[in-house]
Amino acid sequence: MRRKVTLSDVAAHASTSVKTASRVINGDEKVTPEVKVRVEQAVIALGYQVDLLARSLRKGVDDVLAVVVPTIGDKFFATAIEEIEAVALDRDTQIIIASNHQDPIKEKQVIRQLEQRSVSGMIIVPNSADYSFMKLSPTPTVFLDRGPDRFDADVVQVDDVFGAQLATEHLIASGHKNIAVVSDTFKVKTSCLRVDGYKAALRKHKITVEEKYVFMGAVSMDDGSRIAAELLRNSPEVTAIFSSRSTITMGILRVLHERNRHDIALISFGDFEMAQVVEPKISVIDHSPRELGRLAALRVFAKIDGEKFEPETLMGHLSIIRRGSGEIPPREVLNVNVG
Amino acid sequence: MRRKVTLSDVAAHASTSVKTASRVINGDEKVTPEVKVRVEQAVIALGYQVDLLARSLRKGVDDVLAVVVPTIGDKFFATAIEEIEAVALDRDTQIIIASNHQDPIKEKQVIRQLEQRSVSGMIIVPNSADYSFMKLSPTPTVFLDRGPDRFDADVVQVDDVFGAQLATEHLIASGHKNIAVVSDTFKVKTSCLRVDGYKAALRKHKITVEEKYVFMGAVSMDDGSRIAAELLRNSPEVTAIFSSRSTITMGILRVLHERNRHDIALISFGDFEMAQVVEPKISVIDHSPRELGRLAALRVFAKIDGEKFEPETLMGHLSIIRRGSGEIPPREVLNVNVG
DNA sequence: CGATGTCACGACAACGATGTCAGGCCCAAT
DNA sequence: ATTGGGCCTGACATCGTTGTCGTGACATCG
Repeated sequence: MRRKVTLSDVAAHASTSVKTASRVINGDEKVTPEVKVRVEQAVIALGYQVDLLARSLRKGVDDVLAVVVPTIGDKFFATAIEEIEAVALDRDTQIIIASNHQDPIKEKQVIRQLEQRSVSGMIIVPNSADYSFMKLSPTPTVFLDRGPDRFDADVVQVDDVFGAQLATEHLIASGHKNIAVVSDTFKVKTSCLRVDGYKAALRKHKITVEEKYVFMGAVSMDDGSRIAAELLRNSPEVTAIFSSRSTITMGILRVLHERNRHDIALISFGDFEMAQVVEPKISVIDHSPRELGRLAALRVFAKIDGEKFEPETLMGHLSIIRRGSGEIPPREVLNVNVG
Repeated sequence: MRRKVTLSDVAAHASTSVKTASRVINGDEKVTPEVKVRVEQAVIALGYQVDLLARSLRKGVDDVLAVVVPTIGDKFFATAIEEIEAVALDRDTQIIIASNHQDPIKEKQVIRQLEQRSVSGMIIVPNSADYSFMKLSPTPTVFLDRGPDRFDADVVQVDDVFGAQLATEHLIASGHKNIAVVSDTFKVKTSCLRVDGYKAALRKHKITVEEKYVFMGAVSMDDGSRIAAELLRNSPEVTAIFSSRSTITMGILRVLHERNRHDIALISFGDFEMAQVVEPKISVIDHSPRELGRLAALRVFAKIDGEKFEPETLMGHLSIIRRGSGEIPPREVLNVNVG
C-alpha cells in the first residue's frame, strides 16, 4: 500500500514550497499563474487529497455539524435531520449524528465527545432538562423541538400549548365534550405542554377537566393501543381523543380499526404519512420537521459565521389539517339531530 | 474565554512530562501509582479533555464510522442506522451520516470527503452501481442492502429474488392468477431483483407473465396511488398485488381504502408500522433493517480490528408475516365455493 | 540614485496528541 | 563491585496542515 500523498509531495513535484502549494489549494490569489498551474498539475498527477483532520487541527475547528437526537429511527427526527443535511450540503459540511439514547448520562458523554472533536456547531434535541453544563461551551448550539430549562439558549420549536389548544378546540367545535388526551411521559417537556394546552382549551369552553381522561406514559405504539382499549372499556362516554404524538395515534388507530369504531373523533399532534391512507383520514396539527430542521440549521450556521444573537426562541409554523377524523360529530349530537 | 486545556498544561500541573500524562490518559500501566494520581488530579482540576482531532491526526485514523445512505428520512434506513449506532456505542465510536442524494456525482464526492477524514470504516448503501473507484480504498467498507457491480466487496443484504418469489407464491397459494407487481426504478438493483423473483414464481406455477401487470417507476407514495388507480381502472381482472416497497404499499393502500376495495389481496416487501394498524392488516415479507444494520456494523468493526475476510455476501433473514391482506381469496374462487 | 513600497514566496513554528528511543534508577545475579 | 535487565520517565520528532513573518526581486517615487 503506497504512502499517503501529502502537500509536501505536491510541493516537491511542483518544485515549490509546501506553503505555496497550500496557497493554491486554498485559492489564495497571491500566486503566480505559472506556479499555480504547476501545483494544480502536481495535485492531479499525484492524486492529492487534503487531510481534513490535519487542517481541522490547525484551524481549531472541524467543519462538521453535530446533531443529537433521542432516536434516529423516529420519523419526525429523521426528516428533520434530512433537512439539516440538505442545508449543510450547500456549505459542503458533513454532519455527525449521535443519539442520546434517552439517557441523561449518555447524553452528556455524547456531547462531551462532540466538543472534543471541535465540531463547528451543534443542533440538539434535548432529552434531559438540565443543560447547565453547557453554559460555558464555546460551540455554537441550537436546541430543536424543545429547550433546556434554566439556561438561555437558542431554541427552534413550535408552540406546543397553542397547538394542543387548537386541536382540542377543534374537537369541541365539532360538538364534543368528553374528550380524552393521550400523551407520553411527564419527563418530556413537550408532552406536558401539550396536556396543558388541552386543559386550557377545555377550561376556556367551560368544560370540566376530568383527570381520568388524561392518559400519560404512552411511549410506544402498543401503549397507545393499550390505553385506547382501556378507554373504550372504562369510559364509553368519551367521544373524541386528542393524541399528542403520531406513534401513539397509530396505536390508538389500530384498536379503533379492529373494533370498527369509526364513531370516535380523533386528532393527532404531528402529521404522518399514513394519516392520509386510512379511512377516515386523520386530522392533524401539522408542525413540519423540515421547517424546524431548516430553521435550526440556518441559525446554527449563522452563529458559526460569527453573527451575534441574543438567545431567542424561534417558533415554527403550526396549522390544522382537516382530513375527516377530527370532524366526526359525537353520538349524542347525532341522535338529537336525527330525533 | 479561557484558552483550551492541553496535555502540556496537565503535565505542568502534575509536575511531570507531557508524555507521562499521555500515558496516564491512555491507561498505560507503566506509570508509578503516585504519578498517576497526580496526573488524574490535574485532569480533574483543570477539566482536561482529549483533543480527538489531534489524536486522530497522530494515529492516522479517526475513530468514527461513516454511513452513507440514499435518504435518511426513509424509515428502513433510519432504523438500520439506529442499530448501527447502537453497535457503535459499545465501542464508543461515533457515526457520521451522509446522504448520497441519489446522485452518483455527489455520492462520489461524499465518499471522497469521508476518506479525507480518515474515517475508520464505512457502511454504504450504494446508489449507483459503479464503485470501481473504491477498489483501492484502504478504508474497511461494507455495503448494505445491495452491492456494487463488478467489484468484489462485503455485502450485507437479503435475497431479493427469493423474497419476492415467496411473496408471489403466497398469493398464488391463496388462489390468485392475475397478480400485479409494483416496483420502483430500474436503476435500483434491488427493485429489478424483486421483479425477477415475481416472474420466477409465476413461471414456476405455469402462469403467463403479463408485462402489463408489471409496473415500474413508483418512487413515492403518490406514485403508488396513481398506479393503483390505473390498475383498478384498466385491469379489473387483477385480484392481487405484490408491492416491492412499503412506501409504494402505502400509496396503494390509500386507493384501496378510499374505494373500499377490501377484495384485493396485497402483500408488501418490507414491514412497516402501519401494516398492523389498517384492516385487513397487511401481510409482508419481513427483512429486518435492524438485523442488516447489525450484521454490517459487526462486520465492518471486525475488519477495522484487522480480521481478514474474503469478500463475501451475508444474507439477512427473510420471513413472511401473514396478517390477512395476503390471504384474501380471489373473487372467482369465492364464487365457485359459494356456487 | 537611494529610499520606499508591493508582491510572490518560503523557512519556521504551531496546532495537540503519540511513537521512538535513550537515560536514569533500582534490584538481582555474577 | 560490576554487570545486566526491567522499569519509569521525558526530550524530541512526528502526523499534515496553516499562520507568521522575513526575504529578495522588482517597481515606483522623490
